[in-house]
Amino acid sequence: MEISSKYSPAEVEGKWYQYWLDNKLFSSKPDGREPYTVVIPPPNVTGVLHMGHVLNETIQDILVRHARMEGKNACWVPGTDHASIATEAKVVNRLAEQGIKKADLTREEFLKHAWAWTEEHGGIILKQLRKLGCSCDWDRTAFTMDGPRSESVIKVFVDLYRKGLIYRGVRMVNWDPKALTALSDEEVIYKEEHTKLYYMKYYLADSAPVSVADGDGNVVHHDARGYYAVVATTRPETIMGDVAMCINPKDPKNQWLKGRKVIVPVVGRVIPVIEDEYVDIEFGTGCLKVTPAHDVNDYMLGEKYNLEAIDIFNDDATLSDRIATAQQKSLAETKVSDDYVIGLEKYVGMERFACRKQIAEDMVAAGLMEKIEDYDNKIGCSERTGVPIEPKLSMQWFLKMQHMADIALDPVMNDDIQFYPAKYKNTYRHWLENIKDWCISRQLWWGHRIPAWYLPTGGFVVAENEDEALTLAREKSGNADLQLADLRQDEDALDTWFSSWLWPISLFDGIRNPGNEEISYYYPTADLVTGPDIIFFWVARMIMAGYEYEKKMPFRHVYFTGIVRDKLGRKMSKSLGNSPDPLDLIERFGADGVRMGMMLSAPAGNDILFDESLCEQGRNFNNKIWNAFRLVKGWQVADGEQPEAAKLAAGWFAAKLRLAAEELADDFSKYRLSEALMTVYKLFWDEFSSWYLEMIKPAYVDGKQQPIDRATYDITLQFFEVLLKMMHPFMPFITEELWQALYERQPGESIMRAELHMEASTDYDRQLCAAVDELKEIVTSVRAVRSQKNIAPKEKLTLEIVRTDSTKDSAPSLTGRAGGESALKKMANLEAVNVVSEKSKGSASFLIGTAEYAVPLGNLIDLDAERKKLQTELEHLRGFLASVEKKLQNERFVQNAPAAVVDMERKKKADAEQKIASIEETLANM
RNA sequence: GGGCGCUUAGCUCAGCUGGUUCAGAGCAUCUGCCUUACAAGCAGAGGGUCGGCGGUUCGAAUCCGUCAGCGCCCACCA
Repeated sequence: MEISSKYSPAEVEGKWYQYWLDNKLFSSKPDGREPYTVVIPPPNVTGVLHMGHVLNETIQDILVRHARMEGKNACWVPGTDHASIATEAKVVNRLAEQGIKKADLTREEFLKHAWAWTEEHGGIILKQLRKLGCSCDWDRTAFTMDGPRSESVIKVFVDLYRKGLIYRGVRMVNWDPKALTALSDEEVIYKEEHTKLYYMKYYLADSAPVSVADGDGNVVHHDARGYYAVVATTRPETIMGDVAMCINPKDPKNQWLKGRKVIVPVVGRVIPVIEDEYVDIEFGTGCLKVTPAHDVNDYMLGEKYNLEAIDIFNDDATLSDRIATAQQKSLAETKVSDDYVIGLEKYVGMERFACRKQIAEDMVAAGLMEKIEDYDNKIGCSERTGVPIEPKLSMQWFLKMQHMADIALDPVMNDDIQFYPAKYKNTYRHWLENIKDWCISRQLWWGHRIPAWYLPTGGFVVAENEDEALTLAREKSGNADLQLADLRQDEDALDTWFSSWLWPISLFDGIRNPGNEEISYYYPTADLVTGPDIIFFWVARMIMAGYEYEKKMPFRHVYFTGIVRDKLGRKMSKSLGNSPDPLDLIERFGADGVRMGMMLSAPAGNDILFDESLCEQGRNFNNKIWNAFRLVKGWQVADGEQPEAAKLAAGWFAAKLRLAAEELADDFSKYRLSEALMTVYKLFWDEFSSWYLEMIKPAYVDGKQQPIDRATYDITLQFFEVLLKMMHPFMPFITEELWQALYERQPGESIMRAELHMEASTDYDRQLCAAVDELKEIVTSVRAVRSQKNIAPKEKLTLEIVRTDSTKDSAPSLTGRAGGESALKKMANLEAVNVVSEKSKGSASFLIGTAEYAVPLGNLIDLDAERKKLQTELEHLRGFLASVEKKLQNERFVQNAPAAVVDMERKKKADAEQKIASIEETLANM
């Protein structure tokens, strides 16, 4: 049989993925088995696969395949997210390239374009997941804006509205001036920026005298134009919306301002000085300008003191002409010297940052600016468009969150839902305990349209559809003649997350069709795999929806992945160009290699520093498996006795497998997948390939490889099959390829559905493994002797097991076992193993435990070097013995430490003494 | 400004409730090998006073305090 010595994933992967699809091996239907459900975190419908997805989806696939092989009914539901704001932005951009403005289109026309775009680009990412080997039940593929999901969203909106949990109102919201929509608090990210702090002069408007006494703490500013207060701000342009100045009543610096009125520079508006303890005395000068329309805190002050809110911006954050009319109005009311005033007309239509620059310059020129300092500030920016958000008063829809937080907190805190790593419980709790209402309306078209209809006479109704809306509207208005055309549906769409929070329920139609067979069977899902960055956006809200609508957790475990970074620790990004294309990696290393590369360093919660060399390691492992397979399947089989060494090896490896299976199960139960992978990696490479296969490998006689005996061959194939099953969740393709080639298989059979049942390990297994470990140590030591003395591996050596009076009781467990000696001979290439009472002159000796071994070397031995080596070891042992003795002489140790620990120390002492004696004896006889 | 986490071999990380010669793994490095499964390999080897200081204890990588460095999350100081 001619097989290449290199494994070629490309030839294998496509073939088996198609086979899995053809045989419906991913599909799941409710049955009597235990369900194991995973819902995919839906990627953006127009997205393409990046390394973060590779990490996330690989983990899910490992968990799903593992559960499937445990005999569970595994169901992994794929789908995509309509990603309202991101997708709409992409569509707007594309239209712009074609010279089409969104504003020139009707909603219907725009949506047509959006759907066209979605169909064109949608689902690419799902195709890419197949390359990775993801075992999703593709027949279940869903979209957050498909029929069933949309209906579910609307139904939930109506339900929550009727429960009084959804309300509509004017609030200060985060406004994205580029996307032209409101955002939720979670969609705002704060960025550190170097800005300026502007100190502006607010002159007293009245001419009443300023009386301050020396030492009373007042800080008064005065120049040729008169007395003034200084206000520090990062946003001088917002003075156009100033309606008050606020000081802390306890601020000694500003007592003189109490009850006075000041003039807003440039604008010329006369505003009152109000007092509130909110103001930080330490910041700036302790004087705060109050602009209720453009700052959340100012808005609160405005509410409290009943101040007017002057909105100075248009929706795109250019300056509104309202600033000019407001100025004219205030100047008409109060005559203010032209000294302080600049006509605001010149700023109308300016972009906000251009305006800031301009107005600062103008104020400096007009002597209205005290000073300008550098300042580091945190600026809230839109998560999507990146532009600084503008706090803006507007009419929006909100979901009350207190009730939701109440039902979602406990299940996580008491571990009904378990987080891996658990540290995110704190984050979760903190968010829920400080939760604010969720702004769910977006001024977008791409999304679920808010099911509210406005009546011509004012007011609105919320309904699941137009018919219901009309009925309700007629009732509400008392006008039975009202027609649908008289109603106007709300223009806004819902936040994307208002649909994805239903995902684990809506995928099984649990909203529209409560208690149906699927939702009853598959819900709650088992594991959720996602990034901690969406813990609030998605995870927390799914928990809320889960308890609200199913009265149960949506998932039992949440596995938080880290962020994939490059090997320098930088986040992968398009602009840095440090993000490899996953498909390219798959082409070069195979999907199995890439999956392995990803998992080799991906403990839950830790960021992973991705390096291509990890994929290389994965590919090398695949190659190792491939070659082990070539070896085994290349053997001729003959009837005959099983050699003793092979019998020992087989017994040992069977024990090893049982122990490894338990270790694996433990790793999986703790979601320590990279450790599980390392367990099978070492099991296959070290134990199976380097030790087991070498122990059973038939010898060469006269240049011809001898056949292997039937018994060893059969058991080896069985071992191989077990190993393939253990590795399958991590490396689905190569394991399928080899599993199929290992034995005759029936059409449609697959390793995917091959269950792995292992017997429990026994104490005997552990003893056997310990014995073989000792054998391995002897072999390694002999090889080390070869290496040090430059003796070729082919040259046969003799091993002496030294049994002096002092060591005769510590017989190595190995020699008592059948096959031990022949295995030893084979692995270390020995011609004889002799038990001697005194080792040969001129031999290299070593200790394993307290047993002494020697390899006679005749004149090859360098006695000086040997003596030196032993001397060093002796010194080390004496030092060790001294420390143990010191410990044992410490009465407090002997009294306080547990007996087992003290006994252990005594054994250490005895062993050390014996070793020392043995080395001293060797040295004496040299 | 709060809260959380991290610091162990050149790199990435394990080390659970303090005590098995506990200082580990993988990769990388070094040495020798193209030994008929595999040079994408085989065999062997070296490498860390567990971030600093102090404390608790018979005993500390592990517990406590503190300092330094790094990272993340939250927050209405303009």
